[in-house]
Amino acid sequence: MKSEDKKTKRKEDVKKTILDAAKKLFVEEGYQSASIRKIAAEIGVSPTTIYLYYKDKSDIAYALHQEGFLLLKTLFSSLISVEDPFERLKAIGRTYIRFALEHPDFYELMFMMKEPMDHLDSESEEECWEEGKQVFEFLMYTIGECQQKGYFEGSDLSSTALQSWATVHGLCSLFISTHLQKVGEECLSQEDTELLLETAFKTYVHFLEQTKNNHK
Amino acid sequence: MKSEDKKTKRKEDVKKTILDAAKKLFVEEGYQSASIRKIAAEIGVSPTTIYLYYKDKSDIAYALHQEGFLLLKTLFSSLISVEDPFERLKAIGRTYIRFALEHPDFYELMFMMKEPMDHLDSESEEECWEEGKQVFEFLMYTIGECQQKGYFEGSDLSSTALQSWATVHGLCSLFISTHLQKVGEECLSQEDTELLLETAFKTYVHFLEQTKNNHK
DNA sequence: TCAAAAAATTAACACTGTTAATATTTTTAA
DNA sequence: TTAAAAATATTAACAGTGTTAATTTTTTGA
Repeated sequence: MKSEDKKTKRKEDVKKTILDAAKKLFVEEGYQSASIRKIAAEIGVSPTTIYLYYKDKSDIAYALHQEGFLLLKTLFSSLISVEDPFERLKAIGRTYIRFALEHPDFYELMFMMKEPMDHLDSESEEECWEEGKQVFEFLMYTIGECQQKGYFEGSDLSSTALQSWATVHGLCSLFISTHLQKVGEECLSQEDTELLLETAFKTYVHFLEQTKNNHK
Repeated sequence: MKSEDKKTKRKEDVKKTILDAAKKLFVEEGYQSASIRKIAAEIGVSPTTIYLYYKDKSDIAYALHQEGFLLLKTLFSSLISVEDPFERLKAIGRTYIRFALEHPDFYELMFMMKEPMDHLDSESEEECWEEGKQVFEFLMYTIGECQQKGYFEGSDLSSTALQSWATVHGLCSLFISTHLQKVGEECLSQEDTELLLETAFKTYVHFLEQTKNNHK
């Protein structure tokens, strides 16, 4: 019915309003500090109203997590045009790193925190991690094409994808958790942490290049 | 003076008692859940007493962080006997992974959380990250020896060390944040996450082997 | 023994997520 | 149009958090 649709639409609008307020506070002062009460105050409703639209705080965390993946997928979508698979793989890595550096809060929510993940488990109907799935499958597809060009010989697709994701994620998460800064200061006398990250990534790419079988 | 020593010794004893209680709760139910009040109740003192021995909760977090590094260093110390540097490098990786899987809470505190790191910054006299430094330098030393045997040619020491740390850390942190589980279920139809981690590590080692210049 | 110093406590502040009970507003049907 | 029903929002409260100021208890040294 028409009125039914209108109702659910309005409900969706309120959900969006709440999420926007949550996002604003989240980006400005981090997840922990974006409390239910602050979100409510931001849009001028009582704290309990939030619970009429979101099950709990981790539900909001998951919604933001999804927004983050939407953004990352947008960034990745322009890389489909890169024809050479190894060039595309490098571009995926660079884009991923740029995303982490420009949106550290989102990165934390998407790849470092347990909370939005817990929400997925508790969800009825086993709602799957569609967003993450798509991103990972794009990586796997690209690596598969690289293999056909002679890269990563003798290694299976999933391990290679997992391993390359882990490498770049490792660098990004060490950056965000400030561990990279500390190692830079204490061990490497290098304060420019972004450069450190960049260089380590290049070293990794160099290793990958050496896996190429040139007879193919 | 003797009485002075006794006094500071007793003070240290109480600090240790508090830390042990904190560690117990921390290992049993995680950092967030190990509240000041619970720690105090555990040893039968009032919550405010804790603040006479530790500046704040992040101070306790840092003390536990140090305990974790002590344990990791103990595990690493037995690897000095491994003569072949590449074998030693592999052993370091395996030991690191085993540590992460067996002590996920400590791993989180040591390598994933910002809180203990913040404490280092706020510390007067710029107390340096000695524990982490030692571990990283052991890695660098080993990689340096690998280079002399023809591995990692054309890559500088610090980038290679950083990159290999990031790879293994990436795998461990994705395991702990449950992201690896989700990718295993959704994309790879592989529920055995530890096996997934293991295999990805082996793939990485295989890549490293291919960097060897056999003419040396 | 008694004053000074040290150590521990109680009470309180300002928060947090979350729920039950209540009130208000909107929608539906007579 | 108006009364009942449904949806929506609110207040009050619970049980917890880290942390500090003021106060009391205990220990120490002369």
